[in-house]
Amino acid sequence: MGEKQQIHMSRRERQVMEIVYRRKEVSAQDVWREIPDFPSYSAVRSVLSILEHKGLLTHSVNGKKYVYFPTIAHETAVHSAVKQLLATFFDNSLEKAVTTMLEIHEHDMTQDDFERLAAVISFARKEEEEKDVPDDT
Amino acid sequence: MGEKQQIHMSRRERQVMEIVYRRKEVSAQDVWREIPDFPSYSAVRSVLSILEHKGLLTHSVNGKKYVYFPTIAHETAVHSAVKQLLATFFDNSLEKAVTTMLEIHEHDMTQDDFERLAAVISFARKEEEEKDVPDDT
DNA sequence: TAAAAAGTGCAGAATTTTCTGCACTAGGAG
DNA sequence: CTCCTAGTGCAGAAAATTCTGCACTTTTTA
Repeated sequence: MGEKQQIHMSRRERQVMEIVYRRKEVSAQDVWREIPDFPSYSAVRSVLSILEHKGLLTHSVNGKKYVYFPTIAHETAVHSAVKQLLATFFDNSLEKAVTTMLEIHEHDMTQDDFERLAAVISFARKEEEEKDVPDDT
Repeated sequence: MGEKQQIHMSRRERQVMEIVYRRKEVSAQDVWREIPDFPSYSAVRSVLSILEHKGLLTHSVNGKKYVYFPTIAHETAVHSAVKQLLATFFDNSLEKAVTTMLEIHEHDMTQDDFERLAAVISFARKEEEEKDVPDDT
C-alpha cells in the first residue's frame, strides 16, 4: 500500500524535468534555450504537453506564455532519486554513498565546508538520540 | 578534452545496467528473473546484445552460457551518477545532498552509523588539510 | 485597423526502442 | 544415432517516443 511505483520517463521527458527541477519553473523558451540539441521549438512544446498530460507538470498563464512547474513536490522527486541511487550503487548504505561522494568532491571542499558537514551529521545524530530516549515532560 | 559525454540509455537498457552494477555480472537468466515485467527471455537477450553492441557490456562464455559484465568501470558509472544527481537536485552542493540524504535515512541509522559517518568526514578533512599544507620532508 | 510577432493545439510522419519467433548449435540421455 | 534441453543469432514486426508543420489565437506595433 502507498508503494510509489517508479514513474517511467523517456529521455526527452527526463531532460526537461531536470531543467524544471533545477529552475523551479520554465517556459518552452527556457527549455529550448537550455537543451541545444532539441531540434525545434515545436518539439519542446510537444514534450511539455506530454509531461502535463502525464501529470508531472502543470502550467499557469503568464501574459501570453505558459509557465510550467512540477506537480510532484521537488522533495518527493529528490527522495525517489536518492533512494534509486543508493539502491543501485551503494547497497542502500548511506555511509558508502557519503564516502564515495566525499572522494569525488574532496578537492573542492574548504575546511569550512567540512565543518558544516560535520555539524549536519552531529545535528541529525542528536535528533535521533532524543527520539530514542524521550524524556517525560 | 576528455569531457565524457553522457551516454544515453533507454529505459530497458538502464534497467539492465542497474542489475549488472548491483550484481557485478549477469546471465540473461539472472536479468529475466530480476525484472518480472520483461515480456520474454528473448527480449532480455535482445537488450543485452544491444548493450554489448553499444560497448557498455562484454561477455565471456561459461559452459554454454554467456555471462555479461560492464566494460565501464563501476567507479566511473558511480561518479557519473553522483555528479548528475548533485547537479540536478543539489545545486552541486555536497552539503545539501548529504543533509537531504540524512533526512531520508536518519531513522534507520544507529548511533554507530552516525559515528562511522562522522569518522569518514573527519578523515577526508584531514587528508585535504595535509595537501593544503604539505611539509617539506 | 492591418500586419507582424509570439504564442498555442494537435494530427500524424519519422525515428527509436522493444519484443517476437524461428533457425541454428552443443551437450546429454536413452 | 535420435531426441530433448538449454542455449545463441538475428531479421523484422509492434509499440513508444520524438519531431514536424500548419491552423489558429493574442498581443504589439506602425
